[in-house]
Amino acid sequence: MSSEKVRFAPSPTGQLHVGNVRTALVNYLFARHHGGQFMLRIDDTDTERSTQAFEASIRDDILWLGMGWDCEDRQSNRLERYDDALARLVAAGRAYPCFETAEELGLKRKAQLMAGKPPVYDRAALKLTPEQIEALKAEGKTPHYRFLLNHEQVSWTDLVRGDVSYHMSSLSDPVLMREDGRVIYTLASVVDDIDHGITTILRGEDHVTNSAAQIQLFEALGSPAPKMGHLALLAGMEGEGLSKRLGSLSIAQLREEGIQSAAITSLLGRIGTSHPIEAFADMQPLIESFDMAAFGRSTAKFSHSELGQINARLLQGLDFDNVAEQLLALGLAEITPLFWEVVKGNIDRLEDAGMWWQICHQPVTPDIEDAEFIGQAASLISEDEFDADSWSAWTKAVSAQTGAKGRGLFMPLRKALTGQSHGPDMGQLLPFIGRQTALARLQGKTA
RNA sequence: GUCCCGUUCGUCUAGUGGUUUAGGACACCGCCCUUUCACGGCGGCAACACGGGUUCGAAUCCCGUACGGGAUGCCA
Repeated sequence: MSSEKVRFAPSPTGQLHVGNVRTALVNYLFARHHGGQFMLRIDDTDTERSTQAFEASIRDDILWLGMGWDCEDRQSNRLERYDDALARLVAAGRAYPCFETAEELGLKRKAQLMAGKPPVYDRAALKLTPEQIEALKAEGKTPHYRFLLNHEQVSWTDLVRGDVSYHMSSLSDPVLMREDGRVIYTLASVVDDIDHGITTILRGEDHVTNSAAQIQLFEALGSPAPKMGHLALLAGMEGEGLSKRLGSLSIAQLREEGIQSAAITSLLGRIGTSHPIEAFADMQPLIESFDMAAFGRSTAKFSHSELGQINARLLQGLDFDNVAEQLLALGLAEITPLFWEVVKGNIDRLEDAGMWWQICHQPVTPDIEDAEFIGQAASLISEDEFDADSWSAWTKAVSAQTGAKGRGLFMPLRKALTGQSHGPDMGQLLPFIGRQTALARLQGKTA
């Protein structure tokens, strides 16, 4: 049992998406691989955007994906801890009150940008005397607080990126507490990580500047910073940032499309690593093979079609019992265990099973190119209702009479009977179509 | 604008100066298997962003350019 403890800290301001889940999964796999703990932390300090509904859907998705957590907490429960921490920082001279309004700051930033200067906070509030501060407070103004950065080089050995170093002079002193007394993520996250005993922080590359500043925060609060790893972000197939098109990549949506959770974990657990992407029915192989050193430093492209392929692979290996509930949820209650066995090898998504059911039981327009050939075939069809041997006996007869064989024999029949050029084994499918329907389709009728 | 970072087959990557005719996996194509589909087996196609330098020798080191991503919030 190692003492590793990691956390996934979503903010309930939206649905879980592919990028989020990758971060969650890497933390989960890291914890399980090392026999450590995986914590769920709800970062709900942005009360304007956080909702209960989003939190519920996030929990739902994480559980559906099989990432059970060992413990949890939420930032809204820990407000006094953040106040404490801020007071300590103020006392130590590492946090200071500021009275600029958001508008003023925005204007200042714009002016700096126009002058070709980096938009870094000028620390004007640092020059305020205690008397001036008291006077402003007496006027009824309430301050927000900033962390006083040490303008020096911050370096760390990143679990993904190796040696990283950042000079803090190009950063603004981060705001820790809002004017209305609500804490900002920068502080809350560090206080939580300290209190919760987080040993390793694994998050996206978009947090590197945060990390640099937060390392100083950890130290200012008297705790060594945890180990850190910043994963390269995921991009869409065109290389565009994934965050710009989250809608189509939410887990909820993927789930609705009939993607298996194992397909998602298989892809996201291996994408951007040097390990091959394989379809794993459960997480065990992912946990065992997990290795931080396998992660690359460049952005990987997430492919929806690759996810589909993995999903198809996974479906092929599933028994009816594994999918019965899902079929029901898809409104495909009519599908029998036998039918599932017949079609599972030829579907990409679960709902395709329903498509094949329809092909067998609902009118289909036959695809007939050589009417004469199909006519001959129709005349040779058995008098009896179909069974497992009908296809083989029938095609033998057709072959004997017409001389057709192989692809030339089977493809026209497949197309005439199903309207499709690909599909499940015809011998097994035929009994589901039934003699009467088959005959009608061979005569070119939509039946 | 400024600061980080990245760029090897279509995709994910191996590669840390000579062992490389740049390796693997997925995709794709072909063949085999199967009297059809799929699975499986075998094989094939296919890449070091560009330009300078350092060196006997560079995908590997240095500089620059281009392209891409991230950050620059009283969001997380």
